[in-house]
Amino acid sequence: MARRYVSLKEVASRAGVSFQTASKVLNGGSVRVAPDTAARIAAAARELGYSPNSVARSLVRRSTMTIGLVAGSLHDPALAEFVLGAELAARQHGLSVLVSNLTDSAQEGADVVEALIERRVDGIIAAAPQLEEDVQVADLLRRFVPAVSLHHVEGGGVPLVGSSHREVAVLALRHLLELGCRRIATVAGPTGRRVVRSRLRGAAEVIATSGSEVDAGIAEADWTPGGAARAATELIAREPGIDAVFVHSDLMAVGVLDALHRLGRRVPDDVAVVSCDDLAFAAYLRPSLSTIRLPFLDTGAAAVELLLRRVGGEPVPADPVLLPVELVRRDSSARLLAIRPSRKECP
Amino acid sequence: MARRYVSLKEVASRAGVSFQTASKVLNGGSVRVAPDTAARIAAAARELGYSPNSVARSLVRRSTMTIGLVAGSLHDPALAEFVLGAELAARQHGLSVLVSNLTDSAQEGADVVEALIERRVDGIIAAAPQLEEDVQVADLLRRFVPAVSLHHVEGGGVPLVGSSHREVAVLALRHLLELGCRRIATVAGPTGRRVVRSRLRGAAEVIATSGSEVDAGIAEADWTPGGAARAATELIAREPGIDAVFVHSDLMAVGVLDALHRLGRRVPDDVAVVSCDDLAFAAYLRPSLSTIRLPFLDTGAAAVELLLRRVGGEPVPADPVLLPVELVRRDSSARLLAIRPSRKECP
DNA sequence: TCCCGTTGAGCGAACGTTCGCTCACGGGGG
DNA sequence: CCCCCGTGAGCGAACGTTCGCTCAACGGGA
Repeated sequence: MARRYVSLKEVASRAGVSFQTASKVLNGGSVRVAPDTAARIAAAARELGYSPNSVARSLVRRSTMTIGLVAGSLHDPALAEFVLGAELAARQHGLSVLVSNLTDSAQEGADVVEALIERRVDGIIAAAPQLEEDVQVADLLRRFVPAVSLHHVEGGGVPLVGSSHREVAVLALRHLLELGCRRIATVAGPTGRRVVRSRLRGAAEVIATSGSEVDAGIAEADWTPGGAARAATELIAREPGIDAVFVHSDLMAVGVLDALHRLGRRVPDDVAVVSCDDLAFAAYLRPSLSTIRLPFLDTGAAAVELLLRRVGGEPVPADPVLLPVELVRRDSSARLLAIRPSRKECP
Repeated sequence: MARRYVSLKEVASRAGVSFQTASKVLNGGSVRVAPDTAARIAAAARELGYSPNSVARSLVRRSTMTIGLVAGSLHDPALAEFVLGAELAARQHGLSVLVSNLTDSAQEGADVVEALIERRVDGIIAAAPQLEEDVQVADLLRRFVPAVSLHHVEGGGVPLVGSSHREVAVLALRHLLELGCRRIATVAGPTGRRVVRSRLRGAAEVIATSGSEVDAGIAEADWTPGGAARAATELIAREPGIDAVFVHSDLMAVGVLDALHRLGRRVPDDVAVVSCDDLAFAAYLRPSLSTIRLPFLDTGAAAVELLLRRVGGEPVPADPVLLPVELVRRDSSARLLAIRPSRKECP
């Protein structure tokens, strides 16, 4: 193993031609070369186990056919799905994907992006909310390499792709209001994030149409089930009359459902729950989870397409590319009566 | 944007030195160079926004400082976690990671691995069960590039890393037997996979010690909650007296819990459930899920360490590198009495 | 005064490609 | 019979580095 790679020169000398001629036939170009010469070269390549060196090719072509994907952590299933979508789409175009996960340290973002730039990726997809305010990263993305982003980029100049966070919240809140909910609380992601703030703003807009007493408070959590369970517990303690919870992710919703159960609240009879994402397990929770479906796979593919257009020199679209979201109604918000039934105890 | 990159030559000419001298100071080597010359070069580099071209460096150094990671789909949260662990560990060593997801088509595996080889990755980590029987891929991994694998590689020669599938099953089954379960069924992953077969074998061994009537059947599923729910339903139909289910993943367990509930079985009172993985949400399901914890993050890091040793020329260890697994007891297997209580109905 | 060692910097070659240009060789049309 | 053009293949340069060797200058010890 770790055998030396054979080069074009060696293939060529075995076939009795110059290495440039070998290059012509092996790179697949339909150039002028005699059929039998081509066959001889192909045979030599096969016999020697020739594998083209795309490092050398990248050097002269000034294109690595590689894109960089800097992601907030793959720990988040939604983001993992996005990465999957992007990678599959990239491969369709013959591109490889260099993936970097961000943890939390401040300098990390710029370091990671710089590493990608040194590797001369053809473009970068940023999918890491923690980079929202990073001016250093924003500057790198603007100056050195074509890029697209899932999140706000400080100072602009980088095309955005994704779904409308505001709309996600609007769909959820409207649904809860139509159900007759009148005390709606929110278990949000970290409120420092724009995604989260956009959702909160969207929700507030809808609530404003129904009177402010509908807002039963917001608790911040860290996208984990455990954090969300604590947040929900805190909300109920603050405001026992809550009749609905809007949760910012399916994973957190698992924790919320658990907390509500522990506190003796039945879902959906006492409290309706709607969350965001529509992960695979959402339909199989008990009760099955109403949620706003976000098209992560498609978003990944769309990011790649947009990036490719950007690489091709198209101008930055002024508006973000938005993909549709959709309410999926399930049992956690299946309120049969607008009037809340009396609570029944189950041993 | 898409501005031309500045080369060492340009930096050097601005600093009034040869480009090789500029190389010496910019690559960080502690070579003999006068302090003020070094400062001049560094200043020129900064002013021009020099970014070293690691493509050219890779060409001459014959090392890309990049590893390839071919993963079954990131759709699987466990695998995503593994990729995360591997990427973080790789970055610690200054390596970037090229990630490829496999879907299903037969030729894809070899194509993807060949693409990585053409990119001259320094090593490959294979984490895709669908590659288990792929002799073409096995051959590439043996012949061209240092590799480690999470799964069996046809013909050997590639070091393995992971946890003992057998032990996972043994821990789960022993636990269920100690609980007093006497009709134990299994919702397995695709039985074509060695992982799955090893688990089934481990389970069978344990069951064999307690009499064969303990085995209440196996149903195959596709790692999804939905598939698992169908499998569980089928198992109960075949064998209504089941008092325990061993599920091959947490995600599938969500589906199994749902199916059991629909069929009027209480967990754990009527049926105990133990699964595998210990994903973040397992502790927050209702009932909380007993599961065998697999150290995905650590496995990712271990794979990178092993690969690096392999790249460094160390011989293939004869035995797989095994990471410990652990039973996490939670409510889904919290049987209070060895004697099953009579079933109580809950409206 | 001579010689040698050290310090600082330049130089050439190599890494494995791609790409455009040149060139030799025939054959066919005027 | 000559010329021109098409075909097939070679050649040189370039991509941006790294690395080892050479070389000039200088200074100090014998």
